[in-house]
Amino acid sequence: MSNPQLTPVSYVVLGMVAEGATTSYDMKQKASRSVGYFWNFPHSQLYAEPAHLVELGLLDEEREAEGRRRRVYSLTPAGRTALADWLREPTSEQPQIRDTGLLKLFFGDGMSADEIAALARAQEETHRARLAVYETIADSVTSPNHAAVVRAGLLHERTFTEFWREVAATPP
Amino acid sequence: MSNPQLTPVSYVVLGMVAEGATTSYDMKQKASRSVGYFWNFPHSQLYAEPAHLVELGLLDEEREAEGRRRRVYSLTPAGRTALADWLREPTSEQPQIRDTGLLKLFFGDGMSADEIAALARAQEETHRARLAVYETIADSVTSPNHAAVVRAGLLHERTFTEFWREVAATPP
DNA sequence: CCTATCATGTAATCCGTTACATGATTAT
DNA sequence: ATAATCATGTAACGGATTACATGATAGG
Repeated sequence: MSNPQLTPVSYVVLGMVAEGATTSYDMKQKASRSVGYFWNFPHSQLYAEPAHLVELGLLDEEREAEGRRRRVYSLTPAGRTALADWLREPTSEQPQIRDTGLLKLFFGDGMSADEIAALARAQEETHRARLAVYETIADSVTSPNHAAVVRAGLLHERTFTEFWREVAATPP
Repeated sequence: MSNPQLTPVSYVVLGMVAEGATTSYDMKQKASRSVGYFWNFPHSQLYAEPAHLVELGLLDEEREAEGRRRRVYSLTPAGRTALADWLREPTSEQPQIRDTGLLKLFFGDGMSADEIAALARAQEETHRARLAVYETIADSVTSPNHAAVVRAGLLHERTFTEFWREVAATPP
């Protein structure tokens, strides 16, 4: 039974806690080098969302007695079940690309060939940079599932680097 | 000079009006067969956002005297300028993939090989279906810019169809 | 003429972002 | 010691989604 109150970020939190993250800052660090590359969000959500999940009984919260008095989270049995159910349940939402560059190209009738080429070069550079990041982290990834997602990222960035290169070479 | 109050959807509206859409329903129809494939949003935004743009002086609104009394929108000079400025201004935001399937794969340590294969087959099917859509509309597209974006969509869907096919064949 | 669906919106809610704020730790 | 930055939040706002609602048009 999936809970309609849970958003993708809810499951990102549950997933990271399941992987061993215990504090919000911990999740922030972990996300910034992994899942954050393809599903980005501000760090404030990593403080707000665990509180929500505690309310729902999916996380336990303990407070450090000393020092920073951090909130330390752990999965409850219900939380573990919610994560497992979500993983197995078929996904209905269509994958979305949110790419401002593509949006500009789409509505670019008012641009000259030079301006389109400039846009394309900038986009190519963006994708090339991200590609380099993925190539760097590809080696340090241990989990096979994480590796598979990095591979998806590599393929994606290669596809779009090449796409924009072609657009830059021969503006539509 | 870019207006910080304008969101991507604002420019989608401005762009569609520039392309000749005049009413919210018109935009809805147009979007559902084009830009909506890679930047989706509910139709209610196509009723709310034009009102906002009228307030900002970027759209003109006229009301039909008869029948449905639809609101008919057109670009003001300021609106045309805002769109043109946005097109030329370099994009800063990183492109994002929002793909629940990838998220599940990423956190899929709790899944068996069979379950991962099932997820992969479902995702492959989703991408294959979308690929078929793009192949169908590729012919009917007239604008070269729209054609380029459809091509990006084709490349993207081919990449991910193949990716998930491999995952289904050999789960990580 | 009646019904189904098309077309056109409004309202409420909530998620996500932005901005702000401040206590703890580390470096110099 | 002091400054810098790391770490940990909170508050407010607004955009986006969901749900609701109802008037027009077309098909039978």
